[in-house]
Amino acid sequence: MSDSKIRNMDDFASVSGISRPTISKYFNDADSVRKSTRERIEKALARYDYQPNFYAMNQNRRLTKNVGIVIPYMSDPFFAEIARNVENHVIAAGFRPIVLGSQGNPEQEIENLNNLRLIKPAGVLLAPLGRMSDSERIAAFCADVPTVLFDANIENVGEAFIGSDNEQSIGLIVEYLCRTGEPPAFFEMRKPTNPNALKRRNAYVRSMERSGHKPHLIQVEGEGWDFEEIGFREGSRVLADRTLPTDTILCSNDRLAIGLLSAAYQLGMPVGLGENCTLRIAGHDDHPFSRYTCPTLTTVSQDYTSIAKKSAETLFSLIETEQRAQSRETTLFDGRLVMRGSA
Amino acid sequence: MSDSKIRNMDDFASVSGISRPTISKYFNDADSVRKSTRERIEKALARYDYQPNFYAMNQNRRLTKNVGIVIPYMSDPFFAEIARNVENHVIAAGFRPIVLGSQGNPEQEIENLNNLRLIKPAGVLLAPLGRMSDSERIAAFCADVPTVLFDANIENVGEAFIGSDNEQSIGLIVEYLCRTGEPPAFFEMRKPTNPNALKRRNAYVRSMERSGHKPHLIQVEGEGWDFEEIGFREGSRVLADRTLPTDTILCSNDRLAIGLLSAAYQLGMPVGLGENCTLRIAGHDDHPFSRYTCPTLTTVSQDYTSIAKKSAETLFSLIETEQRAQSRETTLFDGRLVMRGSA
DNA sequence: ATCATATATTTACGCGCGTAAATTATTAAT
DNA sequence: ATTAATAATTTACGCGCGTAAATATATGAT
Repeated sequence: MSDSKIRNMDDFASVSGISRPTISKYFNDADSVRKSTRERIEKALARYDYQPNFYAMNQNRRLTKNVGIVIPYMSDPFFAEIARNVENHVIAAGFRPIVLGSQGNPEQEIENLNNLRLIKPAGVLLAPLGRMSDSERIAAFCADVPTVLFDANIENVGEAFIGSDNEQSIGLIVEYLCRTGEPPAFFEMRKPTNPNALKRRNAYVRSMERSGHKPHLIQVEGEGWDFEEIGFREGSRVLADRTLPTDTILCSNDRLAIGLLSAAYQLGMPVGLGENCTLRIAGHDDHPFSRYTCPTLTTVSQDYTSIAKKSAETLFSLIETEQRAQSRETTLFDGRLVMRGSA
Repeated sequence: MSDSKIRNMDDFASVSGISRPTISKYFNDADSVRKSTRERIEKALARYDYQPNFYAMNQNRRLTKNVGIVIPYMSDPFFAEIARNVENHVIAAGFRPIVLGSQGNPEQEIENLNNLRLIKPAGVLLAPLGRMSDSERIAAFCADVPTVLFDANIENVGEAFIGSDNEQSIGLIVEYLCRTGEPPAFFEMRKPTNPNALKRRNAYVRSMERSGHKPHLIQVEGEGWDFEEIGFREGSRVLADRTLPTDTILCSNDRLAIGLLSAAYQLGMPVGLGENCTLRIAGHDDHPFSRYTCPTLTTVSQDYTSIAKKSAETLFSLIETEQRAQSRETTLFDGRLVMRGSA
């Protein structure tokens, strides 16, 4: 076990007795070298745990196996979950995923794309910040790198968009709420920071009108990504006012709902379907946490799995055909009602 | 505005009329060039938005301004928060932070360190997975790169350790609980995955014995990082059994407590300090979410700020002196009791 | 054994940048 | 104006790897 430090591919070529270009070829595609050669390389690999320098690799390469995945917020469990899903597809297809979070910051989002450029990705899966995004620079990026948008759309940017059908999913829960009790008011931020908020607002309004009810928007103040805090603070105020025309509140997303549930609890307003309950609260997204709220949160889950799968597959076919999409396709998946305790 | 694409430093040197080595020097330290030169460069920079290739930069460099930050789990809000704190200090000191999460996976943790190696970091701030960590390979890394451990200790690895005094913080809350009601049982995973769990268990036992009470450990099954789910599932079982010798439960961390609170709620067992409450539940860490549980979670907060600051400063002084620490220092900060509604 | 074919090696250059040494230009002080 | 100090430029090489072309070797079929 002569473990003299292997510092680069040249060193490894020496100890394995094979030329560097062949080693390079092996790492690019293990099956592109003769079987006997491959075995010799792998035997050497087992003794000296050499690994090519990832960044040097990408420096002078035509095609790479790198796929960038960019999400709006790393520590939001909703995005973390969908990113994990996408990542698995990318790995399964033999690509190397690089996941980056934009921390709610449009500049960070552009910086992420610029950083991805440096490793010459074969393609990128981008869940943009949405309205806040610097769509011009994102479009410029998409012109150079095959990019598929998911979760949030930016019109005419990227080769395709895959997301949820907010019209359907909001319609679903509005219909459910109307059918089982009073029609819901819609709780949201006046100037929402998260991507699909405006779509959901409009979907709510239309859905209410369709079933002959008057929409009621509760638009609260607040900025940034601390949605629970906003839901709690503004929710406390709204609930304490007791000026709501309904006992049912549909929140634009689960994180607002979580804050609102906490507010209701502290005001001693029992939430749920029980006899003594004075309030029903519903959310949207099936946030990982919504299983543990008190009461558990009735919500509508996005079809993570399908969105992740379709996004990845769309990108792969773009990469394989090595050409841009003729037309920009939009795919929307249906949400699924998740009935729990809160409504 | 002749925006012919600037592809590299050579191109930028041409359009700015300054030699490439000088440009390189400028990017390395803007004050190292003459003021008039600097202004010419910055004028050109404003017109052509060139930015040096980060990875090529680090390829043949002696010293870099990169500082790696590695945390056990990216999407755990607790770690996300402390990482954000550390990151700010790193930026303020003029370094460039690179944050990586190990996703609870020891191999990923090693891979993160290996990836950091490639960008030749000036130093690394590492919050290790703890017991699960491949401490041998981490030690090997620390031998090459100045590394400061925080949050979780690995004996004799790294130049220093900065964390919380679990003995103190657990003692604090045990004392509080004992003083204000029945002495607590300790709710934890039999084989804990998170770093400080064993320290906390021992601290609990000692603290109970010190105040003359018999410790009672509730050690539940479960693996992985889905603590809320474990807290809920096992908590439901434990609470339904009604075999607890006490009405007070101290959880090893807030995430377990969140699951347990949910279990109690669903079993109709009111938690808190009210007359009709049959249970008190407390946690540890002051998880960002513990403000929104029902009832809000009484816990003990770690001194994020101080830990982040001291960790960063320790690393900076190591980097500046360009030498290893004579002795491995350990700094522990006190926790602070956060009294809320649950206990 | 002979030959065509597949595979490996050699050689040489490129990626985008850091860095060192020698040279030249600029600045500030005399 | 002269000089010494400072800063910029030129030149040249290196980092760790990809890649292409020419050459050499191994393989398998005849």
